[in-house]
Amino acid sequence: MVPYSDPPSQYNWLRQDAVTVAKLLLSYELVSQIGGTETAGRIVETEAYCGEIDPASHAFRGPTLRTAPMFEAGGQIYVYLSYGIHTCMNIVAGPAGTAGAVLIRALEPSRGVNTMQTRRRTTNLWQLCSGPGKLTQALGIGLALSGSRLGAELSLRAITPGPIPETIIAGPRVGISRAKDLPWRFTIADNKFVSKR
DNA sequence: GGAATGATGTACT
DNA sequence: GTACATCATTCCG
Repeated sequence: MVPYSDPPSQYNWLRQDAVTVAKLLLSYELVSQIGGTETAGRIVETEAYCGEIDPASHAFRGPTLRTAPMFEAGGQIYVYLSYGIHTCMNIVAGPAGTAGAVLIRALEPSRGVNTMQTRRRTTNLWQLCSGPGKLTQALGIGLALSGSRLGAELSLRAITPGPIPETIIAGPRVGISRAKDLPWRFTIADNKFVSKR
């Protein structure tokens, strides 16, 4: 028998800090198998939330029932309800206990566009996944997925062998009231599918 | 037990 | 640009 170690995973790179992971995720496609049809989009906008040291993070005041998935090792999925209506999805980053997370804020639609259009009740490609609540609706992501891990219903696919050729822009995060000035929102320069302009 | 609060999206003026 | 829908979670008393 080999001594105990972490299970082999193609997702071990997610155990880096949330800011690093937020930038690396911009070279990946987020793929959903939910509902039996594959839907997917390239990640073009992310935000890093840095656990108990970040006043804007849901993990800032320590673990709760809701935020428990954030305290697992990188690769966990954390979904929460926003404004009573919208679900937003995070990929947990860092070693277990650090509670880093990356909010996925926008996708460039790539697969299952027809299904996404039906779920979103719009045919406008630019508006299918251009916001954290929009993309969860398009991919069929609900609260029940919180606490699951990447690799089953949701997975990541590399788009480029290495870093993306485009420039990554860093700026302040959207819609928060604390730690407004930290430049932890990352977008692909000039991409037309991000949530703002 | 009760009230305040959002990591938002859409519709309307 | 402003209004508001809508509810799980959190915090306070």
